[in-house]
Amino acid sequence: MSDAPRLRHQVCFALYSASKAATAVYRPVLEDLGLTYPQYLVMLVLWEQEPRSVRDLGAELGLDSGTLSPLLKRLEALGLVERRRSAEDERRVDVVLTGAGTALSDRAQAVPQRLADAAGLSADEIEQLHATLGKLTAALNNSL
Amino acid sequence: MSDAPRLRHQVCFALYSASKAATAVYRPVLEDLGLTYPQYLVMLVLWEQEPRSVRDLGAELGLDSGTLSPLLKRLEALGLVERRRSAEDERRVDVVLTGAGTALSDRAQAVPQRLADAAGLSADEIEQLHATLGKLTAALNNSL
DNA sequence: CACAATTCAATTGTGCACAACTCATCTACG
DNA sequence: CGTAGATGAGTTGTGCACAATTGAATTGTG
Repeated sequence: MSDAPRLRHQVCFALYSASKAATAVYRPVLEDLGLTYPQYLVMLVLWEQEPRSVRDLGAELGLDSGTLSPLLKRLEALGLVERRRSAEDERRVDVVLTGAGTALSDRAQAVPQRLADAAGLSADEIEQLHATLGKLTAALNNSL
Repeated sequence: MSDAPRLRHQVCFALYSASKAATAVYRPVLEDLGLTYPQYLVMLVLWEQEPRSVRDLGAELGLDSGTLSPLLKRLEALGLVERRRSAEDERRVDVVLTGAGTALSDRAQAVPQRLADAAGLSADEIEQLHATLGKLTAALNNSL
């Protein structure tokens, strides 16, 4: 008779716990900016390049319109972004930063360092972890 | 002038993506059992030892009663667990497995292997990842 | 050109996740 | 003993996350 799988031996649970712990550390840091973690991710993408369609944002972040539509509506209510129908393809909605949205980038500069401080891993470990997670995510997504 | 942090360089985003990818692989596998991933985690804990109070389950999984109460209600509706007020401390609710809940363990045996197949990492990489995630989670939770 | 198939965003419904709160029970201290 | 503080579970409200569906716009094909 085989034993039931043990929770503490499961890498997936370690992944789930680590991800929750990370967003828990982000929470108070991002609260200063008035953002949640997924909202911060969307802003990161827009700070890199805008405008971006809802579809582009979804492809970048792995989120669908069911998640992004209400999230973007909240960012718009915060005055950080605007949404407008694309001229050349009326199916698309382009998301652009407002002045306040662009300006928020400055105050967000310190966020990654705050997280790095809390992580307690060496640069080597971080790099190794990043690489392994990348391989893992690719393999998992590939198996669907 | 410094650049905005890049999404693809952030370990936290890699963590977030990997965790979502893992639950996405779990989803169809667990659907055969009629469970979601968090429900599966609760069942794993109960298969190890029961009864467990709501508080114990929360401590084990890092979840609070706001998450567990409705989740346990759904497991009860599925006929997998029962909840009863503890005799020695009437504040507590003990969660116990039903016959069906215990029996489900057999059908769940294959789940971890299904995930391991999809992960595409060597045993060494898995072990390394598990260790690093453990360190990371501890450090993150410690910083709160 | 016509129209079938596809694409895109939004909506609906379900289920986590967590903060803030309520209420009952228990513990400890004066 | 009696009550102040604590603990445990549940509820409410907000915000993801995703499946399934809708409806509008575009593309591909005959």
